[in-house]
Amino acid sequence: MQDTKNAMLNLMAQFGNKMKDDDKENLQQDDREYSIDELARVTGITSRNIRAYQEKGVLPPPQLRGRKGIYSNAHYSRLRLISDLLERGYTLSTISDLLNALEEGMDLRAFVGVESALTSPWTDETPVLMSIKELFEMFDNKIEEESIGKALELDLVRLEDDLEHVQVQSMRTMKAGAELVATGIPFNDLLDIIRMLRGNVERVAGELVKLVSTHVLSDYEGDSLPPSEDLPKIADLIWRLRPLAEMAVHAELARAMEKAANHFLGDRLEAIIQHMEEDKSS
DNA sequence: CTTCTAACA
DNA sequence: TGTTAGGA
Repeated sequence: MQDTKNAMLNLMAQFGNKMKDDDKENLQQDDREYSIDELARVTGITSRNIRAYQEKGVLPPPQLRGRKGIYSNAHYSRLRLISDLLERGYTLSTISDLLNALEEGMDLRAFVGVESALTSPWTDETPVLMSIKELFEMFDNKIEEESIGKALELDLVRLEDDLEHVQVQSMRTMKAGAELVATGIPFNDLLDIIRMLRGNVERVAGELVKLVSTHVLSDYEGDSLPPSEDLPKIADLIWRLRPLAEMAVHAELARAMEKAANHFLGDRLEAIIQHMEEDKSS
């Protein structure tokens, strides 16, 4: 537990330093003004595209001086973010969604939504459509009535309009569940476990987001509120952080499982030994 | 000479 | 996205 936590903090610090370097560059040109041509030159983006981004709404319009557009380093850093995301395969409309979600406040749900909407290299899991009858058969008809509502609440399955079919959000999870049910574990109990798990994972995710935010913000002296122009940076950090979080959760879960298993087996052994001794004395 | 818009490829 | 035309 402690190791992983420290590893996370280290990585977090690395990201923090990287941000500092970026900011140093920016500080040199803190309140610098750019013409569209200068901006195009330093970002490597053609002026044509800079204007195109404005029309698409991903880049704020410049301050107008006469008929001239005056760009700031806020534009500069946003352009860098845009081209960065573009290179990673995001479409302009995805970027637009992400940016808009950010302006409305840093809500984790917004990230998840945008994330799974278009860039789904994350979850190779495509929802599978199956009839309710098939679902029941999959679990050998061992699904309790009350469990259905619970599964819907947990968004494990979504009911189709025809009321005959469901979308299984994660076939993998469902199959794993079916195997456990086949060994005699009540489906309803599994749902309870998933519910508990989800609550904790969301708590951890929230903490991670908070951690990143405070690290980034601490570079900006005042521990007040997020500078809105830096929200894209924060978002990008969180975005990069996700695989790390997944690995950490993975590792922690493995450890916890092993520990629990050992405890369980240990108890069993104790009991068995006691029985043997009782048998001996009797 | 730079910047902007619109339109077409 | 690149290019061009025409105007401020």
